Formats: sequence, structure tokens, C-alpha cells
Amino acid sequence: MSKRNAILASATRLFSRNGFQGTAMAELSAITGAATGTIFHHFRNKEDLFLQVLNDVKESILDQFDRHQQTRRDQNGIERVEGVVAFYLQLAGTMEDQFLIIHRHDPYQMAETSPVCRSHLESIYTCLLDIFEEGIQKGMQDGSVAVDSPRQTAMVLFAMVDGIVRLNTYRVYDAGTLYDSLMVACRRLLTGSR
Amino acid sequence: MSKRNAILASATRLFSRNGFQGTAMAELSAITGAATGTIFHHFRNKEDLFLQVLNDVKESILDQFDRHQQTRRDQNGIERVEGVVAFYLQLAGTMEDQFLIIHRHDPYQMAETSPVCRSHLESIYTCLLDIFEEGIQKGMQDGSVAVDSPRQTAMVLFAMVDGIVRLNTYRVYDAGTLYDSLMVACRRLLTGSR
DNA sequence: AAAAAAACCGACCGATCATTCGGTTGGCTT
DNA sequence: AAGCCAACCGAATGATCGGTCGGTTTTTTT
Repeated sequence: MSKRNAILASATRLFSRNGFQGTAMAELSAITGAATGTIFHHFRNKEDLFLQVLNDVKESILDQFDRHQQTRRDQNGIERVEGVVAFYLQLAGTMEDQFLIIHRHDPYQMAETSPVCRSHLESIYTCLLDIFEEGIQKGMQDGSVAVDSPRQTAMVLFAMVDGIVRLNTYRVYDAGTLYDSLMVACRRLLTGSR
Repeated sequence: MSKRNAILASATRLFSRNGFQGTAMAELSAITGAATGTIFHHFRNKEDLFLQVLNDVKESILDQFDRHQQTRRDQNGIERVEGVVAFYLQLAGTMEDQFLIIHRHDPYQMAETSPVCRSHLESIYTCLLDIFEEGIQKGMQDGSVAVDSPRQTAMVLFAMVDGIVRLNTYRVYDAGTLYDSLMVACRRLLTGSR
């Protein structure tokens, strides 16, 4: 692995665990074995490094969902939505660091001054909401889903699933056993019945 | 207002807007007019100050919900739950700073080393979940709510409502128009129908 | 193999950080 | 009025921070 990629990988872990301000370039240097000069040779400054990390996070998450979408073309609406929800929960576990970064306040704070950062965040949310909405709309056509507004339902659904993921990462309560309840809630939300 | 309270008030705003590490004691000193020596006279260190702020956040949030609960003794189960959801959304607007603090990663990170911090967080979540669960259980008795597990449903419901609040504060998408959709989702989740 | 370019190094810099400390003030008790 | 103590002050401190720079090594190009 090139030094640049090693820096990016370690930065992802440090930013997700300790946050933007809690991550020292000296620590990143010590972990990767790259001199601080090398880090600043590859990245203009700390914010630029964070932006590159966020870009990788965006690309890997969107890539995962694109791949998932292509394998589920035969399912009906509600099956697709439930599949996406399950896949989201699974990804939040396997790509913990990436999800932690977009769950922290760092990128949203940076988005207030950096259009690039805002663009990354919007890409992620647009993609996720589109996928939820697509399943809902398909369900409205094949009769497996009955809601008023597909977009708003997608947002509420996303807020619910993402909220569960957060409860899980915060570890104040054990939300790990909520999988079944979440699925029941998801089905109720989309059909109005069990 | 005493200097101590002025420090606490300004610290709440700074911690919520800029986070724990993004808040400088010198800035707090400049805003409040208190010398840095005065701040450290009232609070052992920065973490102690944050803990006091979090304690105030806990007390004010719990106080608000206690007061709200006492005025709704006549409603049936689902009305109470919907009332709590609406009140939660309203509070998230009027007590924006307090909610921002418990939405940041700062307290959860501190909770890993500080039992006091963890205790505050648990108090908040326990109280909120208990209130949701109480309404659900009342609804199961009077027939207005039909779910399997009241506690798990309370968690899913809370995750959904809190997720909407987060979507709102992050401002990547305008979630301000989701009020009606959230209420519909809430009702469906609790009854299995519109 | 020579030259050019890119990757890499680590000592160094100025700024900023949380925290300390010796001293002053003002109200309360005796 | 004397004594006391908590509130308050702000200059000073040592550590740490992001970032720079002049130089060396490695890779690519010609």
C-alpha cells in the first residue's frame, strides 16, 4: 500500500474515533510511519485530508448500495425497502468507521464553510433517500406499499433506521436486539398493518 | 446573574455550537468577561465544566418532560404518545443548544472514562424512553395501541423522532415539513393502521 | 546513465491551548 | 476595626498544535 493510502486509511480511523479536532497530525504520523512533511506533501492541510477521507467514505458507501441495488431487481416494492433497511444495518456494522464519520458533527460543521464538504454530504443523503424512495414507489405500483408521500415517507423511514444505528453506536442502551422490532415498524409504516 | 451562572450559560452555547475541543477557555473568558482564573476557581477543569453543563442540560430536559407529563393525565394511550412526540419536536426547537449537546459525540466519548457523564446520559435516555413506554402501555390497556413489546417499540419510536430532529439540525435536507408525515408514521407504528 | 520529477524526511516555527499562581477585592462575622 | 474567606483577576507557563522548509532518497522519463 502506498504511503498516501496508508495515511488515508489511518486518518479515517482516527477521525471517526477521535473526531476532527481530536486527531493530531503528529499522531497520524506516528501511526502510519510517514513524516509530517510527507502528510502535508500529499494533502494541502488537515481540512483537505478530511475532505479526501469524506470523499472516500462517500464513494465506498454509494458503491456498496449501487452493488446491492443491482442484485435485487426481481423483488417487489416492500421487499426491496426491507432489503435496503437490512443492508443499511449490516453496512453500519461492517463499515463502522465510515458511518461514524458521517454521524459526527465534523462534516456538517465543515459544510457551512466548504461547498465541497456540503456536496459530499448531499450526495450521500440524496443517494440513500433515492433508494428508499424508489422501493416505496415500486411498492405503490405493485400494491405492496400504501403511503401518501413517497419522499417524506423515505425520510421518516431513513430517520428511524439511522436513529437505531446511532442508538447502537452510542451504547447508552443495548439497541442490538431491536432488529425484529425495527422490521415490524418498517412494515407497519409502509402498509399500515402488521 | 452570578459569574458562575454566566459562565455556565455561555459554556452551554459554546459547547453546543463548537463542541468540547472546539471551545477555548480564553474565548469563554472573553465572552463572559470573567478572567480565566475565575473560571478555574468555579470549575476544577474543562471536563468538570462540561459535566456541570451536561448536568444542567439533564435537569432542564427532565424538568420540562415532568411538567408536560403532569398536564396530560386525562388522555388515552395513543394521544399521550403523540403528545410526547409533538412536545419533543417543540422542545428540540426551543432548547436547541441543550439538544445539540446530547446529539454531539462529546458526552458519549467522555462517558467512556467518566461514570458521572455516563450517569447523566443514562438518566436522560431512561427518562425519555420511560415516558414513551408509559404512553404505549397505557394505550395497550385502553386499546388505542397494539404492539408486541412496549419497550422495544418505545426505542424504535424514539429513534425515529430523534432521527427527524437530527435531520433538521444538520440542514442537509429540509426536514421541517416532515411534521405531518412523522405523526402518520407514529400512528401507524402504534396501531398498524392509519 | 543522466536528468527530471515525485515521494519522503524530521527539525523547526509561531500560535494556541488548558491550567497555575500570587495577589486584590468586597462582603460577612466577631 | 480586625480577621476571614470566597470571588475575582490576568500575566506567566509548559505542552501541544498545524504547518513549513531545506534537503535526501526513490522513481520515472528521456
